[in-house]
Amino acid sequence: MPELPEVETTKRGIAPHIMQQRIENIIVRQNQLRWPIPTEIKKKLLNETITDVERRAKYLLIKTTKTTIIIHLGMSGTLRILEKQVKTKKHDHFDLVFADKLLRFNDPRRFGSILLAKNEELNQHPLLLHLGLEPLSKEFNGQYLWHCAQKKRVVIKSLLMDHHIVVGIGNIYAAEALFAARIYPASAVNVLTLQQFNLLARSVKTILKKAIEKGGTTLKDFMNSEGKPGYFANQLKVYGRAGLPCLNCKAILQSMIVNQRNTVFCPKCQPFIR
DNA sequence: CAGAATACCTGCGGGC
DNA sequence: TGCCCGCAGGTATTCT
Repeated sequence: MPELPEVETTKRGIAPHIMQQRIENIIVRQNQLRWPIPTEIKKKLLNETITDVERRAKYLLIKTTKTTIIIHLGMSGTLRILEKQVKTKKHDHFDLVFADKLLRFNDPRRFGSILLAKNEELNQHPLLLHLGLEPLSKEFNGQYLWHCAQKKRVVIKSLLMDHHIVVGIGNIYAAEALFAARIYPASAVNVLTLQQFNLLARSVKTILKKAIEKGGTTLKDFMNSEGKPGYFANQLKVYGRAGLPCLNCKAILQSMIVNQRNTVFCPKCQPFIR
């Protein structure tokens, strides 16, 4: 589910409800997520006040005076703001309880994670330390991508999804950005021109921004903090449309496996070049 | 060492 | 109806 726009949507949804709120209780129903929820979480966070809510890559960073909660939604995680009396459902693994609301983490596949870091050590946290650029930052541009490509012998879709290089782009937005930039997903990075990298970087930014405006993409189960879907799915031009006509040229969209993942593209708009 | 494959989970749709 | 298979938006870890 969640790529950068979905995590950003979640962040914007929860922040106003939890900022400056004191944590009155913490409930862990299932601590076997991708990594176990730290056993000391209650000791570290009880009665602390939320001072900040940030996003880095696909990680949500919920800060208190001393400790930051690092949350990753994995493939199927959602965070919702709920009234305290709302009954739990299957896969509701974790609650942060405030004065009159609670923040509830639900994650059927349990690929998500909830971890802690001391504020002063946050930047050194192993999960955050080696992350690449934020795609919406000024530093992320065609020149940067081109520069990264010179050291690599991979295909362009892998480069886009490599979070050591640029963060937040998953299978959906990689496919969409490559279509927008008219680049064949399995192109070796060394055959692409600087001009193509420029267009690709611009496409990434445009698509992510639009997706954030629409509240993210809901294919199956993404929900924002109010339990509502995002509306970018109906703007997807290639993802999930294999066998249907290209919205640009009417050629039949094809799919192939790149990096173990299904990848849809237009054979005419994104021609194979070698 | 870079790049590719694997593993971690549950749920769902399709085929039989 | 029900069982089995394959696949799903992520990414650290293990393999080659």
